[in-house]
Amino acid sequence: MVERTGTSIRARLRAELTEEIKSAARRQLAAEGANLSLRAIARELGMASSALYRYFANRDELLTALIIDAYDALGAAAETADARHRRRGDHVGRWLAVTRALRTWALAYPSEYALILGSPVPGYRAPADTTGPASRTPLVLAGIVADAAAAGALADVPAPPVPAKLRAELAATAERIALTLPEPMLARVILAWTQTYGAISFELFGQLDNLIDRRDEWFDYQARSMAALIGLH
Amino acid sequence: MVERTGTSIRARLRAELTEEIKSAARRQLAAEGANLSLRAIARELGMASSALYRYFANRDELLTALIIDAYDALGAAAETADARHRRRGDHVGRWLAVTRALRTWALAYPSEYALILGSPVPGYRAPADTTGPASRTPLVLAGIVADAAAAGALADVPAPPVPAKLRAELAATAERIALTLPEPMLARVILAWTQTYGAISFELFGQLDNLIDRRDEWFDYQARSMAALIGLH
DNA sequence: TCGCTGTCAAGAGCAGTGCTCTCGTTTGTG
DNA sequence: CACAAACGAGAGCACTGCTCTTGACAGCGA
Repeated sequence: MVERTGTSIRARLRAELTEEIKSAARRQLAAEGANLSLRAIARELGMASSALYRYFANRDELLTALIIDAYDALGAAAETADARHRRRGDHVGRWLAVTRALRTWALAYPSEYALILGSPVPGYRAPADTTGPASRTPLVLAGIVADAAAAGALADVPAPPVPAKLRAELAATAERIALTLPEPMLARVILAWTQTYGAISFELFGQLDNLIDRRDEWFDYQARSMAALIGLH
Repeated sequence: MVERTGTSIRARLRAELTEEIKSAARRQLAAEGANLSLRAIARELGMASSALYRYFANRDELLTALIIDAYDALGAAAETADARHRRRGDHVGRWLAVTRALRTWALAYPSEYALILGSPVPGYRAPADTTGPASRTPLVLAGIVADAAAAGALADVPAPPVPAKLRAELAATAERIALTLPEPMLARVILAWTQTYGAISFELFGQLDNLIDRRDEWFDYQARSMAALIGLH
């Protein structure tokens, strides 16, 4: 399926229709849940269901496209939230701004969040294309901590030791993504990102119902706790 | 649908067949993913698909039964892991034992874990019956911390302040479940449980692929970090 | 300008799904 | 023993993803 990106009329129409299909799919995803129906999408666009297969080989391929888009959107939300924060030395503020933006995005697009960070869609295996966009969000968080480390603005928080071999693995990962961050720091960032993900998922998937109503304050409390655990101040 | 639990032959056969249907459903869930097919279950049991509806009114009802069972199994795993730990005063050890047991259960029954703690199944709304079994697991964790607090074995860890109104809400929750734990402590337990959930989900849903291979050590590091954050020592 | 080629939408059709209704049969009980 | 409740099987409806075939159209070289 070699896609000639010529500016021919045909290519442009094709790109536009592809985009329309995806947005119809997103709409249906939000309305009906994760098992989207190709026939319903086709119906909404006023075309035959078989015509859809000219644009996406099967349902999985459509899902993959949506997943990649969602990862990119989430990553973009994180990046702009960080970039918009003026006082670059206020690392806690940046951490709060980014994690809040992640939560806001998730609450605005719950079905797409569930698509990328919920349980895998039945019978669907994620292709390798998704690993790139997926790392965008944690990279923003790691970047904030790297900035703080470079500025010598990380408090010395006591933490459990990181086993040597795990440490080596983390070092290799840091090098692979060109991140200058001591391994114990990287470990804490991943841990904090894991907690943030858990907090958003808990809220989104209803685990907080009948437990905590003041969601905004609760999220902020957690984000501040994680910032403190990392050593931001 | 009043269920007379008489010990008649019919009632016993009904209970047995109900159990067989559930275990067939579990098997299919593990093999095929979350969208289980009633017809396939019926085929496996050698009965007509319509006969299944004598036992479960619809697919959702079967799913609900599986979800309740899974919550109970996860809660039981947590409780036995805690009960088996001899040195009751070793609160860190108990915390580690319980969280490890949760992870082990999740790795052993990934599809059932996804059922209860992953993204909600499309078009399925959780009935109220699930809230009881769902709270079993976090209650075990809270119990450990309550024991530590009662024994005066909680270190004074600096933590962000909990806003007054949120604090009141937490106090109400603690009272409702008859838990004697100061609100800041309860907040940290929920936060740690959230992190644990995130850690297990990350590993299970493939977010750790190409990032961390030494899964056991990584999980232990996180569990110890959360124990330290709570103040267990 | 003509004709060829690749692209496209549409329709029919296959195998599968959840679910309902009906029809005999079996079973427990008054 | 008789009757009502419970039960299994089958047909059928509306729906799904997906494939194959058919006919129409656009863009290009000769």
